[in-house]
Amino acid sequence: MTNKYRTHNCNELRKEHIGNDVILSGWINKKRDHGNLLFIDLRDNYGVTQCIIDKENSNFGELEKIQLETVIRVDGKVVNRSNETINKEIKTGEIEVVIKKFKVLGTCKELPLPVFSDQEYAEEIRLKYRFLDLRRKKIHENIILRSKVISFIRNQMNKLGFLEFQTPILTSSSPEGARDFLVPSRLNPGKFYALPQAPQQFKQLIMVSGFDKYFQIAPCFRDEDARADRSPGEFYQLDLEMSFVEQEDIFNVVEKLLVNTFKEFSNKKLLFNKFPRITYNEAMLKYGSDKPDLRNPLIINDITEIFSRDDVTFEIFKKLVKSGSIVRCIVTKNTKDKPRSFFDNIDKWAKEQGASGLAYFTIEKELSGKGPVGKFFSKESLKEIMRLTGAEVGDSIFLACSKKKELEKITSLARDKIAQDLDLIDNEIFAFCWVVDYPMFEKDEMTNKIEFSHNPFSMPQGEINKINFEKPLDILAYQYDIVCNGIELSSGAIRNHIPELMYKLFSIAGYSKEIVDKKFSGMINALSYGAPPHGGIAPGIDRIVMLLANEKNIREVTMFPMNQNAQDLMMNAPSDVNEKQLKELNISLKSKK
RNA sequence: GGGGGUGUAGCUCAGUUGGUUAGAGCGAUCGCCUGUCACGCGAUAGGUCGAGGGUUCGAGUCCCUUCACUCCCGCCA
Repeated sequence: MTNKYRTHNCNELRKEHIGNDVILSGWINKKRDHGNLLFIDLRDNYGVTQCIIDKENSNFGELEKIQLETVIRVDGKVVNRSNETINKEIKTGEIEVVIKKFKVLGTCKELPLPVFSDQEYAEEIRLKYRFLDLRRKKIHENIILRSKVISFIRNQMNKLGFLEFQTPILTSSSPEGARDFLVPSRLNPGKFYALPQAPQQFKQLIMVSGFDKYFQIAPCFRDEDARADRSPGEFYQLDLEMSFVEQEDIFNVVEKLLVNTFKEFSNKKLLFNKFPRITYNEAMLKYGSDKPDLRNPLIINDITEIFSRDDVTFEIFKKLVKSGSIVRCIVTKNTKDKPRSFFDNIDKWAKEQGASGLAYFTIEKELSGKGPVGKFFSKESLKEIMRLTGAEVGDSIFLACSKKKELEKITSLARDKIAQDLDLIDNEIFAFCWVVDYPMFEKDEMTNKIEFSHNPFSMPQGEINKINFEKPLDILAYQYDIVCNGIELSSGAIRNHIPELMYKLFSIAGYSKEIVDKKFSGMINALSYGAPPHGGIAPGIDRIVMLLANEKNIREVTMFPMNQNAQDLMMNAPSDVNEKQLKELNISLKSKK
């Protein structure tokens, strides 16, 4: 493409263009002023070209004074660079452009943050001047990567026969799940739309409508507090749903899609090409979490039974076990020679996490326990611990004792912490897994109430007429997550498409038929008019790109993110609105600060 | 809502046990320099030390309150 702004982009010129007259446009990335000779690195989206001008040219003085990041057009001639001045760092490094004339296309004030720099800046200033921040190399490349990943995924989905549909952004609030973003309705005073937390019900309705395979790069909105891997406000999912499928069919599609995507966009190795499947219960026991980082080789073991032995004299734990606590441990291989400080630091760290600390001892030759609590264990009991955990002489054992939920939390954190301290995690791999067989219900520890543990629309496992509804906590669901390197990437399920069964499950969680009919009228109604068995999943796009870009923070792969308080510092959102707007919406504010 | 960290020049940071006029690099402005690619050299400007209060002869430094950003917990079917 040639127009009045450019004949080539800033990453295009090579040796074969030497002698050509060219026009380039871009930003002044860097100037090197030798007084009578000036180098200008001209940058655009594609790359950098060195341009040069000397005092002979009447434009020299003017160009010499121009600010960095000014946008200019350069007319010049491509010339050879002598061998010793070739720059191998840039693609255009064998040539340079001798400037004949130039024109300022966009002036630039003094910069609040430098563009040409690898320094890190406070997020506040980066977000306020996001348009400058986005010019910087690393994040510019992240955003381009994001575009390519999305386009690759879309392409794959099309090839697999999925149809892409849009679903409403203004929809209804749902009683389950996260807090909704609400939008007041002008035409229906006092009523509100909600932004969708996910197109969950719509994609099921698409299946009921007979479209068979659907996908969408779907914006999802949840009004929850931010984390490093969770933007406040909005995020994107590859939302997909298929009819006439079993869990296995979904697994096949998504596993292939993710393997292809990760192989296409990263050089890191995949630890498993076939994702291992871990049941929810197994994950909670062995990793203390339903999003285990499988790069970490440490495993948690339950050794509660040891503390009912007479030859174990660890009275504090024994007493707690008697009152219903359990004991779990983490074995570290061959750590007998680690300094005392290694162990004490972990204990100290655990106390900072709010636990009562982590007890530890090392198994010595002759089967004796060394360390603060080692003396409480007899030779026979150590043998039994070794049998239960696979520990060997020279290994150390970290123990914690508590109620189940609390224990899972601290052992999970300890597993990460100890692995980090021992440098056990290989950063150059992706370790995917499926977490399967989620329980349909769980008991709220505070209220003792039975609640849905995940998605109320999931299909319970087993023959429908054989499900024992008397023991709801034993009912498993066709509900599954994909986890990669300890990050939850996707959540999905085979859906319950049978209204009678849905009423039954909702009644267990304390919802009457009337409430279900009211809250989920669209869904329930649709399912009573010939619904196909169906299921789906929704991998998180932002997190996928975050992993591929090797970033720890989701804002590094989001073009215009909000800050932790859900404010857009560049656009000043959220903002006040005027009285007229409020009046139209039938809204009055309680108080104004 | 709770806990941790951070806050000093436009940007990134240093600032000792409380002690004279708060420093450096980058950037800006001015000057010198024809082969740099983080060009080099010299000079100048630029500060309510996040804000408020307190202790003290004296506070960037100690104490209290508060604000902002960030990380974590809660929350996230």
